[in-house]
Amino acid sequence: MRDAAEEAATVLKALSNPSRLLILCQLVEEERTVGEMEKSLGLGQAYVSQQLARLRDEGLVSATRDGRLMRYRLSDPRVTPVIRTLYEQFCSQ
Amino acid sequence: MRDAAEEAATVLKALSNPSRLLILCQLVEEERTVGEMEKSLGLGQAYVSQQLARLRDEGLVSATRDGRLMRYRLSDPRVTPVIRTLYEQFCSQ
DNA sequence: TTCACATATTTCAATATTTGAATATGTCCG
DNA sequence: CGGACATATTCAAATATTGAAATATGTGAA
Repeated sequence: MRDAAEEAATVLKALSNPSRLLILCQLVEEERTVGEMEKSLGLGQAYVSQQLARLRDEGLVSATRDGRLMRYRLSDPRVTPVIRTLYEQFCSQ
Repeated sequence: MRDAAEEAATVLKALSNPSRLLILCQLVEEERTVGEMEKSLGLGQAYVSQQLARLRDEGLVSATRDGRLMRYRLSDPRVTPVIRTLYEQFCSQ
């Protein structure tokens, strides 16, 4: 229980930043390119890439190269339900 | 969407600490006294009280005095589903 | 090879968080 | 009132996070 709390807290910390949260929300829908996320979020390239690096380190997303693009997707099945619940509670008016 | 993300991220930050998360997990079940939480979590009095103060500031819990005891409960209906989802994902082996 | 595009990494100052220790406040009882 | 119990607040040092700026790396096309 204590260990589960440690692990959940680590994941929550990764989610507890507005930009990272929006990135993850997008990825719940489907794979995305770094450039797509930059544009839809209106954030700078370096910053988005930096946040993605952090999410990668935490094991929450993974990426594959596709030509000069990098396609990101969620890689921890535990976070999808969490994001969905957050969406229901904070985004449906 | 941006505002919702800001708000959700603020709540997630409050949840992203193992002690606070365990406190909130307990409160999903039922009201609890500071002393009860101290004992069941094995944490010091000052520390528990400090984390509760933070959760109060964020509006996630509220308390009422009952003699010399303080009874805490969840006060933001949005967090209960989030905690339940976390429990399903991180605590059911 | 060279250029332009797409993405990644490093670095840094400002700011926030974490936790323990000491101390304060509020309440009941005799 | 005075003491014991329950809880709260304050303080501070160590550590972590934030977000911007500069720079580096990988890839395809000419």
